[in-house]
Amino acid sequence: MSRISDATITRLSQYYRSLASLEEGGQEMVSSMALARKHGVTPAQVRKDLSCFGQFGTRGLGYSVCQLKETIARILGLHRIWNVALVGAGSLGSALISYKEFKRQGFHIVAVFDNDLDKVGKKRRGLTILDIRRLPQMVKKLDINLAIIAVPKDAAQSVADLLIKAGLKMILNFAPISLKASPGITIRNVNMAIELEALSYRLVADKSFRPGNNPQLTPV
Amino acid sequence: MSRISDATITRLSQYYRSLASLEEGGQEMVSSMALARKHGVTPAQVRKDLSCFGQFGTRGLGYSVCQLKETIARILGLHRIWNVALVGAGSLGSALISYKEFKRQGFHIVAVFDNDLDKVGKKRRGLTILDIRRLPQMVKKLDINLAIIAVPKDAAQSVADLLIKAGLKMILNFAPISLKASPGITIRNVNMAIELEALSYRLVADKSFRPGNNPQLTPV
DNA sequence: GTCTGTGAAGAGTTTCACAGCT
DNA sequence: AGCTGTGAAACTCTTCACAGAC
Repeated sequence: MSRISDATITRLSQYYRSLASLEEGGQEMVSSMALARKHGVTPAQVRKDLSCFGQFGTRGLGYSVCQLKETIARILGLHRIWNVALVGAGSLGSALISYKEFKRQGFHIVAVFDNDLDKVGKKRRGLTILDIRRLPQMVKKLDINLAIIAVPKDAAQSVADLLIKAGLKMILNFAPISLKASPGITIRNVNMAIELEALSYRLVADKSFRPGNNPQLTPV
Repeated sequence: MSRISDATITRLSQYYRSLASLEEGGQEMVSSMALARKHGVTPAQVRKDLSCFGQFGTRGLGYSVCQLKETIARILGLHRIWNVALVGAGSLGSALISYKEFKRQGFHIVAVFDNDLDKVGKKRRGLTILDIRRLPQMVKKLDINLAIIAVPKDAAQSVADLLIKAGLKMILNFAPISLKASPGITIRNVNMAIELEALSYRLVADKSFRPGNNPQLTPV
């Protein structure tokens, strides 16, 4: 029972977006070649990714845009609405509430929590900020499936513990600290600073040292 | 000349954060084992990652916390200030301006651009929003090294083209569309919706089909 | 004894190349 | 002919295991 790689899932999400726009454009069939070119991957990669889940194409013709789109939606769980809890009503949290792409894919932020009692009771883009202590109760009441953490670094771990205690198993963490997942819990860390650091690494590397064409870096 | 993997660079960024907190705690030496445990990787992985850049440890003792931290800072380019341009003064853009972790690592957002003339001239957390048409001029004037895209999906590609035309080579894209990089240009795509989709995939997969313990998914 | 640095082995992912269907 | 589906090959990344330094 080979587990499917994260890379494959990420690519399926991307194919899905292309298929949606092809469908809008009225195209009926698409080949692995055409799809691959849009995403800078090989056609074989597209076919392998899809073949993890079944056989969806027709030899000689390609894939039905509409059918393939619906199939990927079912694989990724985009055919339904997910209720999402957001913890952290700061500026990043507020931005996430109004982030269109979440809603478009069926992720509805149905509750916002914060531990700052000055914020509790106030509104953020139509949602009333709730006391974090009401989390367990609201997870049940609103049938929440997923959680997003958008709090400062130092609060992130304790928020994650609270979410897990409230029964949530899937967490998307935007705090700049890597939270480790215990068994049965999935945490995805999005660290925006680390993304920038990968770019600045290249900026430095392009100019000066780069393994192979430079002497080894010496300790400071 | 083996290129260093993105995974290695990401881990270095993470080690760096641990080292900073160890240094604050006054610890002088750290072993690959201790560092590894904090990040859920193997000690061999830590040593391999570091060995890409040189030999920084002492056998029998481990690594000097302070020296290793400084060395990683130099590798990643965190020993200096980078000037960053932000395009898109919406709610995500505004959140990024006040994102502490950027400043902490030396990424200073020095200019914000938008194409909405209603916004141009207004302020966002101390920065005056500039007309996107002034981008080329400001890139030179402010010595901008990196750019962040935080505009709606449909505008992202044309913004990227503008940035590249203005001479920028490193772009962090938050718009929910994967921008492809031409040669010499590096674009990192952070798609927050795709991160959630990876979680919802697992939520679906855990319950129902999962390759191996279920019949193959049939086309819709 | 402790712990690093690294070649070799192992695991995982991507690409190749071709059989087989339309 | 055109294109998928898939074993096998190639490649990449991770882990093992041990020589060598302290």
